[in-house]
Amino acid sequence: MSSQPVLDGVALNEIDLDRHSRASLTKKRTRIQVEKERSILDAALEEFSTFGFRGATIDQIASRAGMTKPNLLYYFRRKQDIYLAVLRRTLDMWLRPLEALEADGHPPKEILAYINRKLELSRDNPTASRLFALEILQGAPVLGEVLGGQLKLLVDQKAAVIRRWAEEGRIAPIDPYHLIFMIWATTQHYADFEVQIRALLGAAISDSEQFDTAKATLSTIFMDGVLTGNRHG
Amino acid sequence: MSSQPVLDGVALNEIDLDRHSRASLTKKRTRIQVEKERSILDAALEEFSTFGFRGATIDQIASRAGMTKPNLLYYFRRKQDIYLAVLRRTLDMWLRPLEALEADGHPPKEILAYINRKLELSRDNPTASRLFALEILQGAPVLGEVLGGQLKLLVDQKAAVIRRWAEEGRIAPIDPYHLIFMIWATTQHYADFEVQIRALLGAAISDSEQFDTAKATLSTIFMDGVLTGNRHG
DNA sequence: AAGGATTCTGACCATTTGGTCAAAAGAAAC
DNA sequence: GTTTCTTTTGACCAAATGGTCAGAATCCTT
Repeated sequence: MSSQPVLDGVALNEIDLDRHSRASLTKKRTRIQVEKERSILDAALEEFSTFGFRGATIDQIASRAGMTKPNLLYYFRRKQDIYLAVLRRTLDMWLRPLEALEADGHPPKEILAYINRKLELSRDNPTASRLFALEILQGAPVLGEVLGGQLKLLVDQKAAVIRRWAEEGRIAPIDPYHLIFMIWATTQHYADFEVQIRALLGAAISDSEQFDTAKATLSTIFMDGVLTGNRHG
Repeated sequence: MSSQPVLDGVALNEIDLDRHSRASLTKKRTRIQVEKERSILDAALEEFSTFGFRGATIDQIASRAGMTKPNLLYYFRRKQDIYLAVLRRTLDMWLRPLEALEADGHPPKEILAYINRKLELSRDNPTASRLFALEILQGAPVLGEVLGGQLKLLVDQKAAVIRRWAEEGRIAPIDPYHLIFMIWATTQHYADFEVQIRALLGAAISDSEQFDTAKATLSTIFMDGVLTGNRHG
């Protein structure tokens, strides 16, 4: 495999400590600072999610945010800082659906609800999904520590819940981790491979008709599979 | 969305016509040409699948292939040419599993066999999977025409087969396109998000134990879903 | 062994890109 | 309105990168 890192492995928590901008930090953030940082991060999300860390350029991000490169670099000293800030801003949103999986709910309903939350996220924030996809695809140079830390903790916990459901016979006896992978894969696919889906379907997941069909298909397969039979009726 | 193309939209078929190398083309290809081109494309697959088109550098590809940059450029004049050649070399392999789906087979068995072929491909050629994933994620600047052409033809045809199965009641009544998407998503996930899977599982899909568990989970879900019940037994 | 074709290389060039800086322009406080 | 702090900009730099080229080295045929 490749050894050359795209970006030095910097933990997400380190950002706060680092003074990553030239804008004053001692006092409270200015109105202008808040506005500009937001529009920079919006622009950066678009660029990074399309071209990846290396492929995106500061010039393009600045241009998309309607400012000049040195002006942007007044708010974020280095390209890495922008990338880290974007990832950080998006991470919580990304983990929330799994966090909401309730151990004491009705197992099939909980799983279905989780699938739907993820599918909605793919529809409403496809760029965020692509940002993470690109980061992971390229070996997670930045998120690497998060994967083995924060994410693993959460997934281990929820996998234990699902495993118990299976042991109690409330769902089929399947591996909880691979079930979670399947849910991630199928839902995020609609965001990450949007171009392909649009080419084959003539419409993306943002189209409400396609969204409904996707939702129905996922429900059927995850609940009943493709086999015919009258299990419940 | 973004308008800036990573690479000019060049159809895959155009490559053959273009003289894309300085090496002689009039006569038959030399032993050295065959060998070097192969090792260049091997190296290029690694680099492109890790860093994407923009992120990969000719220097790195050359270095990985054990030659100097000008030497590499003797075989492929431009970076694009290498990228196109790699995509082309990998495309057929990628489409074959779906092509092998037989209309007159036993529907559930055909679907299962297709899933297994795709899963094996993810295990045996993860870099190829990542190459396509990166290309699609970035808007398919090169494969764009293939998606709406060759791939769409194939998928439309196989979707029709699956639709008939559903209409005849031989599988559950589900949308064939979304079923195909689910199969792509779940199987390719193991290649594309290998880093994440390794972080959470401590092992990749190349690990035979994980492969078996993945295969079993996919089989169960795609056939029966998560609901418990004694449909066939 | 000779000679022509093929392959390989170092030196080089132009462009892109991340990043700096001094100073101008603009807000905000008084 | 003046002063002080914040924001913006053009000019600039160094490194990385795609690509060229003339000539040297190597291979292959006879």
